[in-house]
Amino acid sequence: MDEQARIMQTLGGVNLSGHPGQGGMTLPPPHGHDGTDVDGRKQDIGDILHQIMTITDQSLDEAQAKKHGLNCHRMKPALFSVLCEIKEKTGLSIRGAQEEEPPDPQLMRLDNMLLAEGVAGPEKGGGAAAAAAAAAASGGAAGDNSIEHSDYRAKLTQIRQIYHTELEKYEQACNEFTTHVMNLLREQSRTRPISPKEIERMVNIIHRKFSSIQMQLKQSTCEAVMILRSRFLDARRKRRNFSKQATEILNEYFYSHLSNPYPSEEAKEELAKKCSITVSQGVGTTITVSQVSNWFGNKRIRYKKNIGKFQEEANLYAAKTAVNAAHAVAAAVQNSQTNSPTTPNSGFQMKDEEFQLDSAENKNTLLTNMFTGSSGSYSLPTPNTGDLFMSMQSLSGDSYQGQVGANVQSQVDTLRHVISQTAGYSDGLGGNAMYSPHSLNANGGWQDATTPSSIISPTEGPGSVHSDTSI
DNA sequence: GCGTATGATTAAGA
DNA sequence: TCTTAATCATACGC
Repeated sequence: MDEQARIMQTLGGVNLSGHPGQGGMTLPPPHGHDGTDVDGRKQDIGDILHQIMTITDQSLDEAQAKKHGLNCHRMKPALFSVLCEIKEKTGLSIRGAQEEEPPDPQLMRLDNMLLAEGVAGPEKGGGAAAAAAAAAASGGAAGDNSIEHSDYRAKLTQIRQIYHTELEKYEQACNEFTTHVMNLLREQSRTRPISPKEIERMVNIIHRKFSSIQMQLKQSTCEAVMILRSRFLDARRKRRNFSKQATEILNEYFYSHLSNPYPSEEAKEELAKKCSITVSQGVGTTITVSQVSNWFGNKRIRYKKNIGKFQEEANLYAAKTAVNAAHAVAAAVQNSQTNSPTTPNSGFQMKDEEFQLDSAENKNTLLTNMFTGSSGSYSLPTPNTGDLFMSMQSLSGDSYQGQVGANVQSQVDTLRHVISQTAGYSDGLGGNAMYSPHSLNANGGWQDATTPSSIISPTEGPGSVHSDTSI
């Protein structure tokens, strides 16, 4: 019972006489000078305090009964007044310690970040905005990769949901606990002086405790978002090779538009679409316009840097384009003949077998022969010959305006004539270009490489992409 | 493991 | 805003 003794001592130092106008003190003034009354009252107060101090040792029912008894005790108002006075004294120090704290900068940072990431704040568009921001921050290439974006958004939504669920739980628990404490304090205020300010102060303390728990939640959420974001960015940065078909499509376009390998926006879109159709780079991955742009950017610079290295490739694709074109022309001619049985054969007839080249070497040889004339009997049946010729010219590095060029050109003219007699020809991506044979100029720039053309040949069907020019 | 190929990123410039 | 040139980082083939 040391505590009780201490309180008794404290009470002994308090002016128990009091004044009716101050603190509601109702204790009557002491009588006489012998202090007998005072001692008696002190004894009463001692009893009350003893009961209060032992109240927790009782059972609930006993305590309840004792509490009722205390409330009805004749000395209770006096004790209440004394406690008020003590409170008045100690309250100052509490008030001094209870200064308004500035907002925690770390908490503010966490809040701002959660808001920026779309975890906190309004749900609509938050995740998408964050995903877009993340994409923009890491360059444009993956900016339109909707699949990865949706994946990112889905995971962000998941984090958001968990965060809000936990937040609600915390808030609920906080409110419940606050209500409980407030009720307790109100109840206690019947026996001891508790001002509304003190209740408010206690509520603030509870809220602070809970907000520190909330901060941990916010911190964990931020960490989760950071991990997700880094994974998302890493995944986008992770390089995956395009499929063979996609590379072929891009190469075909590049080498058939060597005079101006700057596909227009529409052409890029078409190429992206075509590549995506034929490409399966893992589950649901497609080639985007940005990737097409990257590819052409890389290709141009690497081609320019080392033309010699790309010569074989150029030959390959040139031959391939020639073969494709030949197929198309043959088909067109056949079609023309079928449609007009009376039309005489224009002297341009070839069998498919002639173009059944089974290896790159054969194609290469064929192409070389086409330009050197060593094969002799080979006609050049391609509407794309201009670019092919240009590519050979640029690849060889020599001025190529001699007999070979003339031969080829005359063959091209003949071919154009044939084609013009038939239905409009288009092979889609394989350029059907009549062009001026330009390529890299002395400065290393692409001659005639004007603003990327967006001309769509009128002869091109919906499946075709783009052509530098048209026949 | 190493060299090369290749898609992506970045800074500078027009 | 697009391109170039340089560079990074990873895939791929040997």
